[in-house]
Amino acid sequence: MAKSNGISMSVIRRLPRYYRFLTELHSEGVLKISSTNLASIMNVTASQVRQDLNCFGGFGHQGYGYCVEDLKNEIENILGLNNSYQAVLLGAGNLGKAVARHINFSERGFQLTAIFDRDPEKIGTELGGIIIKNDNEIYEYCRQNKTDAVFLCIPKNSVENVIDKLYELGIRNFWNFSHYDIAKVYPDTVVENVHMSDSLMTLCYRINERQK
Amino acid sequence: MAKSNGISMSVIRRLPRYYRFLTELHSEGVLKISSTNLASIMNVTASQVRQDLNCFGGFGHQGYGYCVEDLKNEIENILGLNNSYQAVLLGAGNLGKAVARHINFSERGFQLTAIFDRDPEKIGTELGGIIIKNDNEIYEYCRQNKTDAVFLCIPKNSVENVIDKLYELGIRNFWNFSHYDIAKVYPDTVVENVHMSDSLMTLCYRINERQK
DNA sequence: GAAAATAGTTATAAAAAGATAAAATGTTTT
DNA sequence: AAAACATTTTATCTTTTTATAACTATTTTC
Repeated sequence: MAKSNGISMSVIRRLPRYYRFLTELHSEGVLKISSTNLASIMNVTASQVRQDLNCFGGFGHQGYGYCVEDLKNEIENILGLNNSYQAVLLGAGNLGKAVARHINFSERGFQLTAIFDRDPEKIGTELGGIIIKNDNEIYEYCRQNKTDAVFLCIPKNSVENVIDKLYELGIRNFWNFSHYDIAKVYPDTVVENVHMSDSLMTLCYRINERQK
Repeated sequence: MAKSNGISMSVIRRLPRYYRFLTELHSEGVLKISSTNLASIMNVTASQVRQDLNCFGGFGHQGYGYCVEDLKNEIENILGLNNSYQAVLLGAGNLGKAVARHINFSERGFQLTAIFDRDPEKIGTELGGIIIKNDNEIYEYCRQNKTDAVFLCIPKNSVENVIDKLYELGIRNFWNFSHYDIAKVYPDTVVENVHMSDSLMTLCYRINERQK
């Protein structure tokens, strides 16, 4: 994957991991940490830690290290987790439920404002404090309510059916759990894919290799 | 990430994607495809397609292209999807349910043989054709039944509580949805992580960048 | 049998990771 | 209080890895 405004995606994809460890350190009351220590916690080289962090500015103090709290806050800012992007969830099956219930949206820069499903049994019921709406209402909802992102927890062919209309409505940011390749059809969108079964196939490959 | 027996992980992580597109082409009755065409479908360069595939052997025919069915089968074999690794699922919450119900294990090289949860309400109920067992039975189960992999759909601290015992029982392959860093504690394990919230944070970052 | 198509292979370029040296800070000793 | 020393970042340089492009050889098609 290319870059996102100068910073390579490899670096960006490591940020959440830094953030997780720093949050942990902070909650443990650790005040400062050197690149070497952080590296050993993260299982990477100290060089990489320093270079990664230096992409965004000199957060460290020579001879001292990095202040855990400051660095955590810096990364929080870089990732923009203090945002409250308005997102709607499409699909309240098991995956949608898992997403709605387990993800701490507010600490990840989002606010879940609505959930849509086509199953009449589900419509009107509550999920994560939100009443599930009929999925055919999603367009009208997005028209009337600022919607920064759509979380797609529906199958590939269902995505195919809704994506054009969502795009027309101006939605450009997607968290996509399906195998539908949004970025290929709409190159000007921001798409984060979560392909669980790809990950499982990779696991399969690696188990084979280990057993050779 | 390093390598898995000579082939770089970057290549391996692309294989499931090749596989998906080839399966689709095959089901559409497409007989042959050139690296150029496959590349445009996959949104990569033709060079990369040829180099990726050549890591594993010359599956193509000069002047002709690749036979879709053959190539699909080759990748199936490389990934080892014809295996039937015995796996158990720990955690039957929404995420565990999503995994149990939505993932086609047999087409991904696995067979789900048992599910464990600690919730008395769930124990004894059925999920994906399997009766959920009490989670304290997992060790005995693994002792008596060949278990190639464990799918961890439980929170970080729960993983912390079970991982040592699973490791002691000889289990080395994990599909890990938690933030517990297994590979750091046990470097000789094979761990595929699915970190949904990391993906969401990356989405947040990219939305920020786009809006600048 | 010649032209076109296309994989395989080698070479180049770009990106990422890692190592090193220089500068800055903090700490200890005298 | 000053000096010496240890720590650690920053900045740069080197190596490795990954991706792309260019070239060569083979096959197909007309």
